[in-house]
Parts: sequence; C-alpha cells; structure tokens
Amino acid sequence: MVFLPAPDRAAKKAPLDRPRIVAAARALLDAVGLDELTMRRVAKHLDTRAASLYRHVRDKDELLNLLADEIAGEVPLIRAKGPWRARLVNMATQARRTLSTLRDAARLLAGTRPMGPNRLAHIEGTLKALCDAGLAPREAAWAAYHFNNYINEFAADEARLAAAAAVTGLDRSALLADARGRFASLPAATFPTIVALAEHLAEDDADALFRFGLDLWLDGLEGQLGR
Amino acid sequence: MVFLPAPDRAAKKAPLDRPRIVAAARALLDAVGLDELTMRRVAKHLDTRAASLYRHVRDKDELLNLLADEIAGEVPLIRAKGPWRARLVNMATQARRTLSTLRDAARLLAGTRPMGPNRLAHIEGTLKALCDAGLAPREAAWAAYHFNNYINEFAADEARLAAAAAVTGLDRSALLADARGRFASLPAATFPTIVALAEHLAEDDADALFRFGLDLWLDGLEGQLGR
DNA sequence: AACGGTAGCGAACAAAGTTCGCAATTGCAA
DNA sequence: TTGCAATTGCGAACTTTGTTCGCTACCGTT
Repeated sequence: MVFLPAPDRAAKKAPLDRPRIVAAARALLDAVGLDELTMRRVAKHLDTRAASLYRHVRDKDELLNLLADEIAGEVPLIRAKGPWRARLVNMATQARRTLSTLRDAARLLAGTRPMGPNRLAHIEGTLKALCDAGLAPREAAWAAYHFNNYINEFAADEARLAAAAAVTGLDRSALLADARGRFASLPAATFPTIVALAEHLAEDDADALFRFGLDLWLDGLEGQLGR
Repeated sequence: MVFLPAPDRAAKKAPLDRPRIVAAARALLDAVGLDELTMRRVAKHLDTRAASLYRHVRDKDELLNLLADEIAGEVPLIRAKGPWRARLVNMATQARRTLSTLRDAARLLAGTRPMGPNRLAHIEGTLKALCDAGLAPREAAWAAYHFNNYINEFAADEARLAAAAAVTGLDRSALLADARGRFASLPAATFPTIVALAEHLAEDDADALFRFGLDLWLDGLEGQLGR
C-alpha cells in the first residue's frame, strides 16, 4: 500500500490527446525552433514523459505533419473575389508575411506533405484563382504547384538564414553583410560578374526580392494567357 | 613489446586527408543517400573510425558543405556564348538533369551555403547571362537568386519524393498515383477545384512541369527587359 | 464488485555527433 | 643516425535523440 503521490491533491492533470500535443508542439516551435523541437521537450511541456505521446501519435513525423497543418491554418485565406492577379498577389504576400513571422514555419512546411485540411484550403484557393484567370486545367495545376513552391521556398530560405543567425549569434543583416564581403573579395579574374555585383548579391531587402520574383512569375503567367 | 598487428604486412593504409574523406562521402551519397550518410559510415568506408575524421574536418556540417561543392562540380558549366535565353535554358536543363540523377544532390545543395568554387562558378555564369540580357545590376542579382533557387528547389522536391518512395517501398509513380487518388476523393463540396483538377495535381511528368515553370519565369524576365 | 481495455510512463535500446586523452607515427634538426 | 616535437589515428565515453517494451493504475461497463 503506497501513498506517495498524495491521494487526491487538487489538479488531476488533464488527459493527453492529439490537440493538446499539437498545441504544445506549436508553442514550442515558437519558443525553441524546429531544430530543438524534440519529443521529450513536447512531453515536458505537457508535464509528462515522451513515451506517453506515442499513445496518441504514431511517430514524430506524424506530429510534424499535424503541426504543419496547424501552421497553415494561421495563414489567412484570401476571399475568392476580384481580379485573379490581385488575389494571387494578396495570397502570396499574406502567406509570406505569416511564414516569415512564425519561427521556422516555412522550413516545416517544406519538409512535410500538404494533405491536411488547412493546406488543402490554400491549394483550393490558388487553383481557383488560376482557373478564373483562364488557364487550362493542366496549366492551372502546374502553376499552382510552382506558386506554392515559390512562396514556401522563399520563406524557407529566410528561415534558414534566421536559423543560421541564431546559431552564430550574429543577426540577419550582419550575416548578409558578411556574405556580401565574401563576394566582393573573391578573385575578380575568376568571378568578374560576382565581384562587380557583390553589393547586390545578398541585399537585406527580402520584401523587394520577393515582390520581384513574384511579379516576374505573374507577368509570365499573363503572357501564357494570350496563348 | 607488442607484435600483434603483423609488423609490415603489405598495405600500409594510405593516410587520411580531406579529399579522400570527401570522396568517400561522395561515394556513400550515391550508395545510401543523404539520410544514411553518417560520420561513422564515412569512416568505415575509409577503413577507419569516426573520431579520425575530426582531424581533417571541423564537423559534419563542414563535410556536407565540401560535398555540396563537389556535387556542384559535376553539373556541367555552360559556355558564355550565344543568346542569353538559350543559355539560361541550357543551364537550367543541365543542372536539373544532373541534380535529379545524382541521389539527394538537390537536397544537399538546398541545405548548404553556396560558397565553394564550383557553386560560385555556376553563379558567375548565371549572373553573366542575366547581365548580357540587359538587366540592371540589382535586377540581375535578384534574378540570379531566383533562378538558382528555382532549379534547386525543384530538384530538391523531386529528391524528397524519391526519398519518400525509398522509405515506403513503393516507387515514385505509385506515390504520385496515390496522391492523385487522395485529391480525387476529397469532399467536392469543400474542395471543388482540387477534385476537378485532381488528375493533373500530381502528374508524373517532371520534365514538362519543370519546363513550364522555367518558361513562365523567362517570359516574365523578357517582359522586364522592355522596362 | 469484478474485470477488460486503455492510458501513462520508467527503463532501456540503438544510432548519431562529438570530445578526450593516449599511443603511434611522422617530419625535422642536430 | 638519433632525438624530439608535432601531428595523426582512434578506443572509449558522453550526450541527445527517436522509439519500444512491458508493467501498473485507472476508468467504465456489466
């Protein structure tokens, strides 16, 4: 007859379930980042131990997929009204803003498959806009793939930069300045163009860079419409 | 006085150095893939133990960066002659072909920073072509960033698919067919466009998909030239 | 009141990256 | 040739991670 854990003592510790686990992972993603998001840490955050999580989640991969869709749910959906190009610009801008704000969000999305309801909702919106633009089904599907990839990968690259900054202790702009310095001091005989353009090669203006690539792509798409 | 390891016995085991370590990693990347590329395995391939590697390489990250540049060296360089657009198409096509052929090559490039000589050579070529096209320095730098990202990320996505296939045991087209099936059987009320376009959403035609996105992008770039 | 299924979790495992300190070897100078 | 210092190899160990096993305790039903 063991009495150690005081018989009733107040808080009974709410039972574990998937939503609570995902919520804990969500909180930790912000707090410690994707690289430090471990099963043990998620468990500790729920005041339990890692083994318990496996009653509710097959493995870490499943948890990350759940988390990825959770994140996707935080990206605002754009209403399917108005001219298609403005809609796509809105979608892209919002998505990037959100993904860049949320720590490691883009890296997470890039590493998981988009089959959760929230991610599907965004794909649905993109496809709708592209069909409204007048693209044939096949081209719309292809364009949607590239559109989502563009956003995700751009944001993922930003996240990688941020993560690198976190590791080195320097901040983002210091890291970029360093890269510019390296470009500038390469042998001009071997890499003349790199050296000449060094100052533009790691500019600290992600917004403009993102907008530039997006507009390029949308211009191409508009051209595609006239066959 | 210990005689155990037979005094002279033929092969003396060549000394370790960076090139030999990188070569071993290169061989293993093909043989076992990026996920199974461990320091211990690299060491074993050189008939030594993991600890020895650290005399020649700071850590695994450095080795991966070295390996990434090695891989980049296997992507053929395109001569800086002829019309800029054809050059860019050649570069992109060659790079993708190579990266898709070499197991996990693109994933590796996506996860490392492009500061080795081979990767720089490719950047130089891209920048040169874009300058020749008549872009202003700033735009050329931005466009080069997006160009290389497009190739890398496309190939990285293919690599992820291949890796997923390797894990599940199914092959690439089975996986895509499965994805198509999932899209098709979603609730049509919530995701009408996805369901309607399901058959195009995970098509098994990477070449066409790549070409489509590339042309879109180049079209946009051409438009940019007329200011 | 008994009992069967489920949830929690302590303990342990295997794999990985990395470090430490010692032994062997090598290169260089006298 | 000899002696010494610097380099190199590496066995052993530490840490962290994902994951599994099997026991215990509980909960709801009959």
